[in-house]
Amino acid sequence: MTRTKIKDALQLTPGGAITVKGWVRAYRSNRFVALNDGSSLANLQVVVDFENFDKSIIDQITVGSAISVTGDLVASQGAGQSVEVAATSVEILGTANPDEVAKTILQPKRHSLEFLREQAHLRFRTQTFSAVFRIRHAMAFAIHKYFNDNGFFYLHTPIITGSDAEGAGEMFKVTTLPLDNVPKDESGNIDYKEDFFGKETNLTVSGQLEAELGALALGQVYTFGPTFRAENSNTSRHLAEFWMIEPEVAFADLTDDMKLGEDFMQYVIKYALDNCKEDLEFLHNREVELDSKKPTAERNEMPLMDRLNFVVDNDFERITYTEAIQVLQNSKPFKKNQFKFPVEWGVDLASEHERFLVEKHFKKPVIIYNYPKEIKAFYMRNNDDGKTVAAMDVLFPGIGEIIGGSQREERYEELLKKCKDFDIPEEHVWWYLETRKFGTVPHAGFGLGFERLIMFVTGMTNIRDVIPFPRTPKNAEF
RNA sequence: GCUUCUUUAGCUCAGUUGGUUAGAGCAUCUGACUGUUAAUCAGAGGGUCCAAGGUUCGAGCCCUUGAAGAAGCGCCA
Repeated sequence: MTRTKIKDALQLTPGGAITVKGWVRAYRSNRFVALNDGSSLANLQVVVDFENFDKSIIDQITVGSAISVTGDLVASQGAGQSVEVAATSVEILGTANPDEVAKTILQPKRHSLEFLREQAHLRFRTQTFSAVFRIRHAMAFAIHKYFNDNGFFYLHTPIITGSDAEGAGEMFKVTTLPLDNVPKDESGNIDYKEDFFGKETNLTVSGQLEAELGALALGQVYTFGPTFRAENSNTSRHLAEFWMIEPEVAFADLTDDMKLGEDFMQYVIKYALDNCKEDLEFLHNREVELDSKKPTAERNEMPLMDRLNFVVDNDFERITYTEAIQVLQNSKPFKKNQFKFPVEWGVDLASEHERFLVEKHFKKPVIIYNYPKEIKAFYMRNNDDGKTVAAMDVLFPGIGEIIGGSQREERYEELLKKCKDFDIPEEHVWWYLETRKFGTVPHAGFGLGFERLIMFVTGMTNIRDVIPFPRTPKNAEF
């Protein structure tokens, strides 16, 4: 008999025989098996009339084992489910030794997220992580759907890159040179001519520069791929390997860019609300339960689903960097000297300032734009005031910066000057500069941290819990 | 990288002023149980107290160094 997925079996009306396969989550009262196959959060209850089965089979139905069950789908007598399977035959597909299971996260009890992280190969089998990764899939799909429906082309930018001008942080070297005997040139420097690509190469920190090249021909493109940063960042919001979405749009200015960012975010979050109801409700309830054990000050002001609905239903606040500084300078924490970092025009905003603006002052997503040119990247377009660039950051409550974007400097002479100001050798970005010589047009784009988006949608508070196998300093297990 | 905290049973933790044989709940095992929902009840087993060094008659507890994890900060998405 063909296998019925548990998600579908739970929707069927009682009557008729089905075969289901899955992993045993719990075996209660010598009679009830909670079976899960990953297709949904909910388990299917299998009722085993144990007197009619070999003891050898019954004994192998243990937590963590995989079984195939054929039986009649019947209305449940119990309160926790509407239908269940009355087993007529049970086949053990894969056993699980209870003594060994007891040392893993499969044991039927609550576990800390840290312990689950140490067993990332098994944590998919928990309710929380199966929910998170089903949602992660739905979000990835929603992103492609949004861009496809809006006429964007998915562009695959290189993962190995020879450009070292992106200025987005420390990079991972890519080399085939023998590390114990590196070839040197006449001046004693590493001779990259001997290396695989004949030049120094790294893993990409951003696909943006290449995406711009695509946008300046295809009109609208986006990238969605892995990104690597070798920063020694030890926070709950940073990974050494993460996934980034980078749309790039020709004939667009900063206002268009902000509009795109807001519309895009609202669309994908709405998609999750419409398509991941069961998983979101589980995570919502999980958060409410955890919050009830915390002191009031540490609780979420709004529970998960309300936060998501709020972001979908309300416009993002938009203020200039200059206005943000004014708001901060008029704030209570500033007047009471509670900020650790200075607040004055020209300095980069610290986390404490962003958190105040987003979580205390506006209490909604905030887009800050037109930053001082000194604190932003070389490719951002100079504004007419001579002091700021057309940059924007989208800040989310609890997450911080989720989008960083800008209108790009499309004027050849200006860009050349900025390269000099930022010490970027022309010969490294000759191809980037050349697009400004042949039919240059205003264009803009942004980078969205995929995992930060998943954090917001799932309510998970550590980025390591929204990617299957996190890569962080001192950790590349699995 | 910086600051703070944590590290004791498979897990989550308690462990008093430095003092006999290191405890609890859950999980596991054994037994009971034909309507359970984190099943329940009875019993049992289970310890390199993160590592190395030091102080002391005596260290889970004090000191030094290191490692790992977490929270916050910086960098950013």
